[in-house]
Amino acid sequence: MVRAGARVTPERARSHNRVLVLQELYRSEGLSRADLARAVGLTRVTISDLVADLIADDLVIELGIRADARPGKPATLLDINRAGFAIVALDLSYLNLFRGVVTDLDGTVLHREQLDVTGVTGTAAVDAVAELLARLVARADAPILGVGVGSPGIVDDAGTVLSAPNLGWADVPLQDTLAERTGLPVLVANDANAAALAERTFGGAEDDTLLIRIGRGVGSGLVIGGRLVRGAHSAAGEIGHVVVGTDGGEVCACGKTGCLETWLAIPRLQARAEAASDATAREAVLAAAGERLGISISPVVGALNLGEVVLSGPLDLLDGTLLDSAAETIRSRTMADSHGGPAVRMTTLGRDIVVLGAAVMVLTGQLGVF
Amino acid sequence: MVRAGARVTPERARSHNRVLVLQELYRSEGLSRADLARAVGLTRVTISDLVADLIADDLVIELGIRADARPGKPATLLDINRAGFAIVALDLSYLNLFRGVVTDLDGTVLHREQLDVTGVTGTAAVDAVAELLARLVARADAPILGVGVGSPGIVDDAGTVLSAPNLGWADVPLQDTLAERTGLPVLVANDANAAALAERTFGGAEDDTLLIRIGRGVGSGLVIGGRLVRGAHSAAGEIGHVVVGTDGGEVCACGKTGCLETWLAIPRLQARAEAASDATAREAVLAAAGERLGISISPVVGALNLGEVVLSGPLDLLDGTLLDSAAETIRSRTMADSHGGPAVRMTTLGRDIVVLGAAVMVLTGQLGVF
DNA sequence: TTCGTTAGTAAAGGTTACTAACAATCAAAT
DNA sequence: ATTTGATTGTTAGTAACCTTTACTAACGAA
Repeated sequence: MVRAGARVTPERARSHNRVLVLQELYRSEGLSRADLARAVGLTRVTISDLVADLIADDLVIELGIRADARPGKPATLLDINRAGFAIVALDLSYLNLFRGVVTDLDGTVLHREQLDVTGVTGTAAVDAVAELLARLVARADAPILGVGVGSPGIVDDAGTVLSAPNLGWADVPLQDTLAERTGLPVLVANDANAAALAERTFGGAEDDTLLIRIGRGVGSGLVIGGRLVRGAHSAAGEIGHVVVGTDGGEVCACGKTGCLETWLAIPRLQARAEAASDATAREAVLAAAGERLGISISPVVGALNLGEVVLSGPLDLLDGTLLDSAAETIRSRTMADSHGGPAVRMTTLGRDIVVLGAAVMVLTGQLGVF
Repeated sequence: MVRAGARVTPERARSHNRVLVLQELYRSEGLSRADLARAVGLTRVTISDLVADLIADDLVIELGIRADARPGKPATLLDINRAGFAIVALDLSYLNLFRGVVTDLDGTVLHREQLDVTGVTGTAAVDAVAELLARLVARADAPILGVGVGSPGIVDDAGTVLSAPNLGWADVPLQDTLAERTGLPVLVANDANAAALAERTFGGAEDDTLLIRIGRGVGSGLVIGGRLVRGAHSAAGEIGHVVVGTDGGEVCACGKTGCLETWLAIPRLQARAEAASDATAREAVLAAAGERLGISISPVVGALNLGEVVLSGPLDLLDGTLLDSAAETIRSRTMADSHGGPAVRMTTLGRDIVVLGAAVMVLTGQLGVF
């Protein structure tokens, strides 16, 4: 009920305007001070002053004189110092594997590292994260802006993993631990939530988007009005154990019957697909899974009037029949309004979606960009 | 994709801080300037200055000297001038009836008016709204802060009713029309969305709440992180025509089979309840309806990790069996996590919920309060 | 009475963004 | 070739805002 109503001191106003300048520079490269003034709405004088600050902080660089022939004094083009800082991003959601990357400010992957963590859980798993992180930090060849981590399980605002059964974690203050060990700013969030951020930022998703991650389990991340939804108890997106339909289904590990995971989790889905006698039967398996997904998602699409639903997971199983079936099911079960329902598609970001999302978390948290 | 990144000029900073002061005063009556300084985080000097402005605008009044015996100079208590302004709020969602009220800034209803609109549609219905509004304006005995309207149908950000079949409206710019005719600030939103705002503000709802309105149709309003969700096409909350379950159901006016409305809309529900042979059969009807509601809502509860689900509609049908059945269904179909799922309850605001929500819209839009 | 505390105000100072004015630079018209 | 007009970026001065510092008023407690 308490609203974060922060007072605005002149200093805060300044930093807010600084962020606006960074925002503009981030998304459209090659702007002059005058361009920024027009885009942001501040005067050229003020923009010059802000840009001087940003250049002093090495966050912005001058690219040189604009080439095109226009009347008037030629503009000095600016850009964010995209190569001047590095971001370290980790993805802890793989089976028996931690993956991590170093990116520049554009999310371009510069280095990759991974660490086998078969059988590693609890504090040993935390140590493994720290080790992978240390390796990546060592490989970064620019000052590190921050560290982003996409973790399975339920993660609260403070980056504490409240629950991640596969890693044997409960109330693990991962963000604080890593920040303390590295001395760097660290941000930890749920992997599917991070993926949703990546899709919005790098995948061209709309401002009201649901991203569904299908792997060992089924999770999702939700961006509403351009902002990530965290939920009343930090558990937004946990749709894997919502029961689908009214006609039974398989028994789930959680004890219920007909959970979304029993229909869609990759191990089960793969097993059913492989058990199919022929191609037609295989298609039927996938279509049924897509239909279940559509049934489960339809109320969410309706209630939130989502513009886009994006799937992330193995293409060989998800793309095609399953995706089409899900899209068709959503269309047929929600208001087929003038817009023809939400776009339903696969992510274009592939396996890097979580690390990219973790990078976005750093960009947002440290620079205010996006 | 475009973020509303408004630059912060000193003037804007000032008005933001003004709003913070109003916020504090609004929710905890009987604060001194020094109290405000502590609460808001600005210095006593600045607060005094802001308060002087607000007093000059007649928005804040001095109540007198604080009574309690403490060392030091006694405090001068302040309050929002709650009786100094009136809000006019309309509810267009009744069958054949427009209702409206005049409230003070606390949402206390001072006057009521209503207008029979049986058979009135299209521009005549707009005229009827204007007439009801004029009557209420005439009865207000304080300057009118603004006008809020809760309308059925799909309403966009600009207060244009994109579609309201029962009133024969399509693309009706109700907000602009009323603003032009009255010269007052007018805000129009969907009735269920307004109701959700009322529940959050006056009903003590959490920051992640779903409000479901069951009447002629079924609609909902969604508050996420304390903010109303509008949706990609302004149609958030339209859950009435989402198909429930996988086992058929009645045919709906929309052409689909098994829509939530076919299970829950009051006319149908009442008919089924009255057709019940005895009390047990009646209970079964209500329990089945509640179960359908729960089935439909469960994915939304899971995806958003909602803290609270609130029902608004006729108590005789909804409260009791139906409500309990819905709550139990949600519990059994979602992650029964440590929190035991969301609270499921009836609204405490009764029939005024929509007008109160419309009043909240004015408070928010004009004063920035809430 | 004296001391310490709290509320509110006054004056001065620093930060911020704005307006006005100007130099630099170039295209296009004359 | 020169003038005109447009555009960029900077300098100088101003207004608005919040803060720090210092003050008075008012009160309880020792």
